[in-house]
Amino acid sequence: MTLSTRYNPKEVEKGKYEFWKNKGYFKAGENLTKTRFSMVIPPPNVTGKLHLGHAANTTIQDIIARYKKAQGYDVLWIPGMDHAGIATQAKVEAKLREEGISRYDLGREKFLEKAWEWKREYAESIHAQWAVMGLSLDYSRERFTLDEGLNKAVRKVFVDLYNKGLIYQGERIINWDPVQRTALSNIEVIYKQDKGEFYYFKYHLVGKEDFLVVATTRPETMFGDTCVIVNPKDNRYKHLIGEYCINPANGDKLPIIGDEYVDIEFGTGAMKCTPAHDPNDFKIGEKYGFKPIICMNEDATMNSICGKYEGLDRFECRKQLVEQIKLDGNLIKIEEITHEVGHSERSDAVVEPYLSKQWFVKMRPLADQALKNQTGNKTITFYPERFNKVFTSWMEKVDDWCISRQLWWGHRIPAYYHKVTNEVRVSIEPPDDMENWKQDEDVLDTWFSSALWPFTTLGWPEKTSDFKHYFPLDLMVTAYDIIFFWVSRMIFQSLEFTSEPPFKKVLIHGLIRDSQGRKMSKSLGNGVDPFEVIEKYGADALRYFITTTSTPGQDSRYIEEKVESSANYINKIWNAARFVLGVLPIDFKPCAINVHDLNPLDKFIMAKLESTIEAVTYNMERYELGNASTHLYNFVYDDFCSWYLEMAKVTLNGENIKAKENTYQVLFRVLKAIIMMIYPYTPFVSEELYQNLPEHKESIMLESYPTIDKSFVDQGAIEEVETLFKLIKDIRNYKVENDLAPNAKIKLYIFDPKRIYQKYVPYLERFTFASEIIFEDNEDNLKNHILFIYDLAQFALEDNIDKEKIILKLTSELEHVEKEIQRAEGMLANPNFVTKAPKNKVDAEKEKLLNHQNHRKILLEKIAKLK
RNA sequence: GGAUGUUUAGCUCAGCUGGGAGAGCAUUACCCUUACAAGGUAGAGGUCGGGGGUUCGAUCCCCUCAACAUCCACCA
Repeated sequence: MTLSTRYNPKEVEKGKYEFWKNKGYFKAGENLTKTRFSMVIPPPNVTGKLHLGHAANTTIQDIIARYKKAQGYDVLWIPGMDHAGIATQAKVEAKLREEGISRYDLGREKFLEKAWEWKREYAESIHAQWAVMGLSLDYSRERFTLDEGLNKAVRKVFVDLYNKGLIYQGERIINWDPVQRTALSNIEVIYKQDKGEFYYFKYHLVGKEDFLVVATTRPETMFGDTCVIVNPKDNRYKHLIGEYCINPANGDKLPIIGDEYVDIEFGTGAMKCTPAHDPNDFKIGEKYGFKPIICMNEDATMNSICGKYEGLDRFECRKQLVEQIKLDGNLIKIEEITHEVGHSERSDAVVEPYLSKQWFVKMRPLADQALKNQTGNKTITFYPERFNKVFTSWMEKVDDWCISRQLWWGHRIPAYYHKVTNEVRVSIEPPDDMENWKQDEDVLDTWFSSALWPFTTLGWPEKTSDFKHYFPLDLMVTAYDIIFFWVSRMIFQSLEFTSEPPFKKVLIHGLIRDSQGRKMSKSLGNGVDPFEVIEKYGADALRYFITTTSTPGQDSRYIEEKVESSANYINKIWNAARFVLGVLPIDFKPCAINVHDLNPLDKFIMAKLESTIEAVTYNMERYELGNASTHLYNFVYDDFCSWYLEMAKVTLNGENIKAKENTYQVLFRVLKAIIMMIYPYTPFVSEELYQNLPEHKESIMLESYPTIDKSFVDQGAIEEVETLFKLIKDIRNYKVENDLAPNAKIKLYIFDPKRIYQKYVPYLERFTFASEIIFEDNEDNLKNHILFIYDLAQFALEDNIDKEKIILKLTSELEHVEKEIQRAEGMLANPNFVTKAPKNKVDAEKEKLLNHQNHRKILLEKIAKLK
């Protein structure tokens, strides 16, 4: 197989995924003696196409999975999807609406059939998308949040919590979504700044000629008013406590109550109380024994108590009612205000606080358990750490969780009501005499089943070998926006039901925004389809881009140029590989390298490789994917491509057979290590290159990650080579500064009594275009030349430039050196530094000082000679 | 009102426990040098948001101010 001159992602990516999958490489548990590493995918909703956020989230996991596998772990990564109750039901309903039918026309059974059809269709599409991205998921263990096993687990959890008193049914003010016609939990409500009106109405006092003014933003709820409240300390109103006033909406007589809850400063200081439509009012209503009056239907139209407004939408009612009150002469004024209005996360409908009978999870005991866990020895480690605080502070003040939803698509609540006695029975299986019972119509919040994901995917509540072997999970990777929805709930449910945290570590990543930093959304139309990007640049480039351009926990922007530059980087590696594979002899056999046989250039690149492996591994272990990639990137571009490969060309053109053989070994070894380190990020192209290596295994997925071998580090060789590189750069620079062509011929003198640089003559010829290289043993003979002075040797070019210019250049260099000497001396003279700083820092500083002093001496001598 | 994050080159962002400021894109000059022009070589471009403090030394630690962003809680 020969490689094309350009990296072509389409060709490279073709067929690879099927190959891996069919070979069974994604399957865990093939060798249980290996240390395990387990993860589950955050299940995407079966509502549509995957977006960039999914791509980022899953790529991070895939990188870690592939890295761990290459390191010899038994990696389990379980795929799955979420039924996404409200979201999916909304989509299915929308689709039905296009056909002109509603879910009520179909009925529950038929509707669920449609929903399952939808699920199958989208599951297939999601599978295809995972494949395009190259995710190494173990499909033999795939789960769905609404599958049978999950359903059994959900029922068990519900019943157990109920029996422990941690689930209860209650009549409470909940957030009602009138479009979806379901209750929501508090965190499914999004508060947005909305413009509204503050209406000031006259409430006439009963039996008096006077009135008081009550202000409200929600006149339509006045039909549910039970009283008017004032602060007993408020001198304006305290004499009215115990009196009655008239509700201007319906003429009802309302008692005037005194309660300190009312803020004297706010509004008019007199507040209407609507227990059935406001959580605070509900508490007050309870306190004073007022029966809540519901004035709306489930779709937020006004109900029968509202007289002529019955059947009107709440906002239309508001309009007409205000008009009526105005006609009655009871409107004082309308004030424009901006206030926070709750919207449904899914439908965006304005949420109606609504008194309703729902099921709740009693959170306090569960939250406390979770908080306690974070102080014990099974603490879940958050990456980055600060998200632990986000988690704990939410847990500290969490409200009870409303878990019932008036939907059809979801886990049906295992509660049964006796048709005659109204007895409530909560049980995993329906009562034997089911004909006498009626099951609760509602389903559970999607997140109720998602919360069980880390252990139900492993077969819980059955005592499966997977559960025993892979639980708790080693890592969970998810974005910060679902810490409350998901992470925290997994934690408390797991602690409650398995007595273990669900995972040991949780890696929190940010969101991907558009190039202007805005959140991607349908309404803005600024979403980026990852599969269009892949079409253009390849999955590897997208994977590299999304996982390397940001820092953990931080949002990042989608910048197309960066995807392009990722593809360019891949192309760079591609071509470096092409070169190496092109020069290796046909009969090349990788073999062990003896470090003593290597030339300094080989030693240099091997040492650099070792430190790169070390840095990459260090950062991979901490999930710093960006840092790890930067280290590799620098190594690939600078050390390997710019220097070593170019130098190797000279070696390979030479006559020294042994040196060539060593270089082949080194080239191969470095290339392979590069491929292995980039592999988790860019598996497709890495596999392609790997398959072209001599003596490769069946797949890169069976290959091991490079390990650190310090034996190659030879400080002397590195110094020698770095001086060589510095000279080459200085000469290139000199040519530019003096308007010489890069390939201008030069005559190079070397003052190097030890003849260290003798062996580099062919390299210097190629890199500096030296036509002649002369070893000069009399330093004085160089005094009229342009000098390059290093610690190991001096180099000189013949030049006609005047002495003044040379002196000027040397003097400025001297100044620089003087400064450095001052700095180093200052540091070393400081007892605090010498005694407190780490020894290696002190030693490094001492060495720097010596070098600088030496350098200064040379410069001074040179200047003296020129004068 | 609480909390968190951000502020570094023209743009987008890195910068690991304080020890000489980096990348990509854009930009300038010169190179089609036999792996790569989706490239190479050499540059230019930063009082590291402002002000204090700790330290021999601060982009990094502490205090403070400002701007922006996000989350949480919210008075009808």
